[in-house]
Amino acid sequence: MTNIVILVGNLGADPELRSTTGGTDVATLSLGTGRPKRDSEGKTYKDASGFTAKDTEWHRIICFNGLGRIIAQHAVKGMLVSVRGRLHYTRWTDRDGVERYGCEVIADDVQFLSRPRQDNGDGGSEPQPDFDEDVPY
Amino acid sequence: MTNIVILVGNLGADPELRSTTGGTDVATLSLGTGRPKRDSEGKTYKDASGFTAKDTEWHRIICFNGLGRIIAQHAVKGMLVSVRGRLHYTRWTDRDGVERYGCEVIADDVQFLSRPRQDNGDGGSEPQPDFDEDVPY
Amino acid sequence: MTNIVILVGNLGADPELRSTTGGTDVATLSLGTGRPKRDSEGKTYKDASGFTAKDTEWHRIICFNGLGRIIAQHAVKGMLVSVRGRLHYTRWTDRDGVERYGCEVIADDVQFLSRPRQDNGDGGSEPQPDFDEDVPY
Amino acid sequence: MTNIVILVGNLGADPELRSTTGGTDVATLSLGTGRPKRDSEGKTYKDASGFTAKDTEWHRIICFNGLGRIIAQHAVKGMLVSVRGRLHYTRWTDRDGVERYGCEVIADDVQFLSRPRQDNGDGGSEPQPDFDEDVPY
DNA sequence: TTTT
DNA sequence: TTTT
Repeated sequence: MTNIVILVGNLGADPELRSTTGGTDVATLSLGTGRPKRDSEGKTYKDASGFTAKDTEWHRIICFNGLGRIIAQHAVKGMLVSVRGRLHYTRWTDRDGVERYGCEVIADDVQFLSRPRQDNGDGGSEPQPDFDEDVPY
Repeated sequence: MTNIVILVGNLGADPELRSTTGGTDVATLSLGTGRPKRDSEGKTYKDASGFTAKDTEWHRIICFNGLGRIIAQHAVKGMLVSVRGRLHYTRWTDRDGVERYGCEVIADDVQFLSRPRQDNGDGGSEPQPDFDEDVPY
Repeated sequence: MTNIVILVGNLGADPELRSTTGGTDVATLSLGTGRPKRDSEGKTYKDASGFTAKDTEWHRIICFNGLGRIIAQHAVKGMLVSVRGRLHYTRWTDRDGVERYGCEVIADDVQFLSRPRQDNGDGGSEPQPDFDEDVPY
Repeated sequence: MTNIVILVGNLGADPELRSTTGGTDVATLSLGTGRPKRDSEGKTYKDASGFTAKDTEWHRIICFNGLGRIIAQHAVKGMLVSVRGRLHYTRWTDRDGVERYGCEVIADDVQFLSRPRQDNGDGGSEPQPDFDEDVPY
């Protein structure tokens, strides 16, 4: 049955790549989607830095296998990405014996909508035609 | 930024309606979306009752105000419904002082795709043109 | 870039299956999605038969290869189905030399949300566990 | 019934704003969504300018009333935007008496994912906190 | 917890 | 052209 999530937002951190004991590669992304905050009259307003105040939801995105490896290789903190996936709920017992519940988006498709943020000094405003060389989607 | 969830599935229970201290009506739905289970070769298989074995995700759907009241009035356990909404994460401290996290879908639109299941003895195969009388969508 | 269509509706006709000259199987579906009509005050109203009056959009859905063959085999007029796909525009010259434009949804996923309507006399209210035998999704 | 389109892409032109005879403001957008072209082996490849070759679908997006006015005021050619809407089909007779069919996406929500492209000489890499001043979503 |  |  239909279980579809579509998100567009910025990565809050670089991806994390790990392998399961079964040898499956898994990349995890933290993706923030912002919505303007509204006052009691329903109006948006600015925060102290002059930008529209936002409520940001931080989503945990899971990318398996080939998709996970590509994401781990190309995605960086700050990038704008879009994700299509499905909701999945997890349950485990933490080290204190407390039952915990989690929620994640298992990605079926990830698209890069921006270059990586420029933290280095190279300027980097020229086209970079090699960027998506290995990205098969 | 884009944060869209689209679900189609069956309600696992009747809706629950409550009001916040601020007077907002809130209906909660439990909606199950099934996916065929697959064996190690990627094939689907049947369970003991002869139906395709499924992994079901159970989603918590929150409906505010007018939408919540309509849902509370018309939705019943077993119904097939579709939901469009957005992901929202919650955090609270439980009675043992343990920090807890939750995930819910805040509904913007809910559509009924089936009649309620017939638990009474009335047969009920005739058209029921009054059903959506109060449903404004 | 993101190009996603999600539809839930009833089939207006049985599927049509054809093969391209290149040997690709292609099934075409006609899927109707209804929206309540509204009067000048924004209210829904009933048609003569007592049901809420609706504006129906009829979508042309294209299913290739394995998906197309499954659809052609199992889908029937009247079924409730959900479709995930993408928008694709076509252009051709008709027999009068007039340039024509078309729009279709290329399906990536189709799910059956109902049994076929019972046109035969068998009643058919028993579970039919064999139905999705060959349906790999 | 569910009829949802989600698009992320770049505007191929500035928006066009008109008013209907009934006084409704209507903005029209042309939005392109690219998909990598693939060769007969399913591989992506580069075009002459060094970028991945793409098949672009050009969508006609219709924005009514307040949304239309905001779009007309803020959207510009080249911008990256995301759109949520629904599919709508039109039919009319052209000046040669030929029956014509059209397809458009009626927008319910439009989000700007980039600044306008810098065609002027102002540099413009500083944050522009006033940009979304009047944008109510 | 639902449904087929 | 479907369905409720």
